[in-house]
Amino acid sequence: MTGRPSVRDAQPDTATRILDVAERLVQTSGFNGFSYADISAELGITKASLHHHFATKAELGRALIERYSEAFSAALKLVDQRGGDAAAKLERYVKLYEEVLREERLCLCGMLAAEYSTLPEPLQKEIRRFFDANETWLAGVIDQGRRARIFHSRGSAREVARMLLSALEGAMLVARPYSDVARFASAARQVLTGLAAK
Amino acid sequence: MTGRPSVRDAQPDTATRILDVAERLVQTSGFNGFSYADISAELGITKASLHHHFATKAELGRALIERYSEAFSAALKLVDQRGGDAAAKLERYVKLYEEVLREERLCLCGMLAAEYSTLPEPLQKEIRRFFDANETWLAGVIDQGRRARIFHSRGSAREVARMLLSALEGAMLVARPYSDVARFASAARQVLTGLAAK
DNA sequence: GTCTATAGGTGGATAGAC
DNA sequence: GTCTATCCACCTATAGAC
Repeated sequence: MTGRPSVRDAQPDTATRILDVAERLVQTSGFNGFSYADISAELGITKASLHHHFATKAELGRALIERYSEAFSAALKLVDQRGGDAAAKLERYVKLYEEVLREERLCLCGMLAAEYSTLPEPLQKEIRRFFDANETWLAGVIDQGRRARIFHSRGSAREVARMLLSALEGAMLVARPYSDVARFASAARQVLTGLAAK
Repeated sequence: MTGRPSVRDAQPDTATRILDVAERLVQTSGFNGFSYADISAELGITKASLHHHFATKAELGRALIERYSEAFSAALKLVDQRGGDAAAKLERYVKLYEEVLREERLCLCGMLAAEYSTLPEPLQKEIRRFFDANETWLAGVIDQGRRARIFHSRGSAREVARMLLSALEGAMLVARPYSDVARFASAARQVLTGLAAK
């Protein structure tokens, strides 16, 4: 876990490469849909070595959510820093999801939410934290948009935020079987347009 | 597969009881999250007997989607027959989802959509058919609402229908980790209200 | 940090008696 | 239609050498 080596062109360290492969596998096949053997085959290191880095599958899952949540928070900070009005921020937020779907993946936590009841309790807690963080950020943007009079939605900003999160997670879920990013983009646009309507 | 016996208080036949248990297990834990052993333990019949009724797990899955789709179509027919305007129909449509979530289940096909890439191709096709049927019904209701001037949404009726389906599937997905049906109901109301806005 | 080897369990599925 | 018994592949995880 020493992070990326400082020399140019160097590969990420082993733990990072494991997380990269595991993350893609969870996002495409689910936590119950992949095994250490899958990672082993792809990286060319034995299952025993994987256990050296992540002792149990639950611990691997916990590390995955942690990293994903941190990356998402960082992405939201970037969205904020690029400025623009609330509508522009929401469009960039939607783009984050769209890029995931383009690789035929689901949101990591959206996938894990489907498998929620089969997951260890610590993972369940982290999944809710991810959704909570997204709702909080979205609610802030909704507030910003209302103060600027560009959003005219009903209900609390928090409620609108939850609706947005739900709609985007669902749009990914439904679009993927059709391998159709446009399906997602269309649904997202519908929802965003609705926010501006009186 | 002889259907419900005609005598009063008689139990459903074995195939039906297997489907009932398997359906709940898929909706709560996913297709990759349950096993024949789980059904066996709950019904008190051996795994070998289960294989007599459904030779493979894929065949069991196919039967589950088929039955679920038929039940859903029947429910939509009832929604239509009870009449009312398009808004009333959509509210009853939302209630169908809400009843599923109340039992801490996801939509069967929503759950399977998450696991999509791990499923046999015949199941994948049936999942898309389920979504297609829902979109078609919803597009019809959207059209009805527009002709009656109670919906003022943008985009084609089909696009609005896809957005609705996505939002509802996603609202179930996100609400379940919180065991909070109100979260779903709130998101659903947000979306429906948006349809009426100009 | 990676390996070989293996434990101990569970997965879906089958054969054949009753 | 249900059972016992069994197969074999795969699962997560560990022990211990290098």
